[in-house]
Amino acid sequence: MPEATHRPRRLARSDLPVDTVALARYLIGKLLVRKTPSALLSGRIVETEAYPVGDAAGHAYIGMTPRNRSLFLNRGHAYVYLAYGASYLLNVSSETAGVGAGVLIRALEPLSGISSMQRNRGIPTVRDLARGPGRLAAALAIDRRLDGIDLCRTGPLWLASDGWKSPATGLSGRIGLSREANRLLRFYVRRNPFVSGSRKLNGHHDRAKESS
DNA sequence: AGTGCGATTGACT
DNA sequence: GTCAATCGCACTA
Repeated sequence: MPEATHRPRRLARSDLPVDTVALARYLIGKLLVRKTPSALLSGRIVETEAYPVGDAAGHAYIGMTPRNRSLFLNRGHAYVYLAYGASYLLNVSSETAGVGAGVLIRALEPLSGISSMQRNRGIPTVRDLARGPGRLAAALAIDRRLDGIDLCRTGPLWLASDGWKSPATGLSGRIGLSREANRLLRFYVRRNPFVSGSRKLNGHHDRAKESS
């Protein structure tokens, strides 16, 4: 049974790999911490997707625009946008300044501030609080006001580590895309109930891929 | 100024 | 499994 090996420590930018796919893999098992005036919320990242340079499915593919400019910040900054007019999605910028790419944070295992997450989501079920990128943002009260913030600073939102290691990290195609959907750029903690997506995508069968 | 389209979710068959 | 809601944004003119 994997466990945390130390108290949560904020990640420094130098801790983050300078490569989008490597960062997506690296963020599995790390912590996302949200501080609001009234609460401290946190969860373990159990699912990510990489949107690397040159990926036609990535928002940075068309070049810098008012919406996606945060993807072009140095690695470790937040890119938050509204999807389908209803859900905010959180990405971590993943390359050097001026290069557009990111990692989508798709699911969290809630660790602290659970009652606040339940209130933010309007549901009691802990498993569903942050299982999916839009639900995750709602649970942590993340919206466009957090777009562009530095996740390697103490502020309203940051990344941390408590030394926990994923016992088995799966690799699959990305969810919800029409283009480039079969590229293996989605990482997730295998057999973790807080991961989104279908059973087939989540390694509950013999042919699931294991990330290196 | 008008058009088309999602890196989703929740409700439903 | 299917499907519609919903709206900011990029694009065309």
